[in-house]
Amino acid sequence: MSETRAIIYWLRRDLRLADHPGLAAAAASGRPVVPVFIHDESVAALGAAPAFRLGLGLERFGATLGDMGSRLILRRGSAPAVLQALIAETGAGAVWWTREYTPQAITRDSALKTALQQAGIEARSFGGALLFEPWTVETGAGGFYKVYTPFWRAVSQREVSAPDPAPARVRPPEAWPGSEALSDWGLGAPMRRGAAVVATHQAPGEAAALERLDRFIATGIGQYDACRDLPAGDGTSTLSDALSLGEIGPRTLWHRAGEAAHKGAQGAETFLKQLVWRDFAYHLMYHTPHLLSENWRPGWEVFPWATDPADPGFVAWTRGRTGVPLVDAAMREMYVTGRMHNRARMIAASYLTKHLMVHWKLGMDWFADCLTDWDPAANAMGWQWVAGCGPDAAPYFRIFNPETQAKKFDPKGRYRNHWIAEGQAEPPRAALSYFDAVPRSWNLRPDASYPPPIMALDQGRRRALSAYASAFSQGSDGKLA
DNA sequence: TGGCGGTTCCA
DNA sequence: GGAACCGCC
Repeated sequence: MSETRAIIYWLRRDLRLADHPGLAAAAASGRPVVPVFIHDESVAALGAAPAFRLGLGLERFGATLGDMGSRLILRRGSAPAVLQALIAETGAGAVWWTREYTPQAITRDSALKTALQQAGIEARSFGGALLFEPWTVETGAGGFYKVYTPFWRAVSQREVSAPDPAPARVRPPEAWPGSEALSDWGLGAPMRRGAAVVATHQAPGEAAALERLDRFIATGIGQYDACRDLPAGDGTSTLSDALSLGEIGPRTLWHRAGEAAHKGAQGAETFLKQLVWRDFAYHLMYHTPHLLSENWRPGWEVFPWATDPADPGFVAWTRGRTGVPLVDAAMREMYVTGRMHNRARMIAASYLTKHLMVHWKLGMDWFADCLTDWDPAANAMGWQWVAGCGPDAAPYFRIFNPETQAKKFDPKGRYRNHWIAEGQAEPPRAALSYFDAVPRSWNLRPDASYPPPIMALDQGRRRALSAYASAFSQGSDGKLA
């Protein structure tokens, strides 16, 4: 006798219908499906911007499910307790979900799987969040990759199964269990001032993400090589926030970019490499979870990072008042829009960890609070890469000079002028919006004068280099894994 | 997915 | 005098 009891489909960071193997399987089973999102500890730990963005995503995805006769049930609590209660209320016989790969999620989900199975409930997890499961990519010696280029070579020729189409129907249960109201969760309340800007810059939801992808494939990807490094332009896909919530799946991007590459689109290969960087970050996090919280390379404990959040350099950096225009523009863009251009991220991160010698974890935590596309694996990898203590890291002496970078990538100052009001007779609206978004306690005014550099660039560079030299003078040079 | 200061070599 | 290149940080 085949199973007919309902499936509880636990949604986490996979708020989409298409390219969603677990949901496709649940829909295809013909069994009733109870989609649920749980406001658990992991949601409570989100920073302001990602929480705000999650709220928008949940609203959209709930509406999408509603349009097809289903629902998104919202519950607050620890996942095992919530799921247990839902099983009791609905008589469901299964809990299915898409795998996540943070160490906390793996611990939580494997314990849950055991508990459910002991209770006679089917527990099933699916792929779909990544192109390649982390345990399926191995070096010739049977280890995991620590350098990107070999990782790329190992996976770039692989077959990636075609994305599942969106299910036409997800069978509802006979009776719906109760749901909490999204508005009661208060997601995004701290983003109230910047919120309107974020919402207008980036429409949430799967349909909007697919539209952005269509536009990017049609007109953007051909220019990607030439334009992706210009922070003032729109040369990037702007899909990172959707990707971080799973509003769009990586296989969809892989196949669409692959088709574009096949048609000879310049830049498609570069875009695919960027997409695979995301998988590489998850690969590293899976195999070495300390990537998230500690210097990935041993020996870096001795490096004299500043670790006090009250450090004046760190405070100036967070407030976009370092006196380095490209860095400040980047920090302000992020504070107002929840987004920061990729090249600007590298420059801002390099400036913080090298010129200001502030610990990458402080910078990463600030990003975690400010970025709507927040992704722990990608950010930990990126910050450690910039700081020099990460896998495949830039050698310690690779220090971005914000002025040189500005000459190369913002030659006319468009990006800097777009975000920095001080000193402009008629500042653009975006630059002014920063002063509406920041807390009053920061005491910033657009008509104040722009600050002089808090640290001379050549002095900061030399200080960082000599700190590295003395920290690693004993032979443990921090460059070896 | 660097920057810097040096040298060479040509205008 | 400056682009191009190189070795080192």
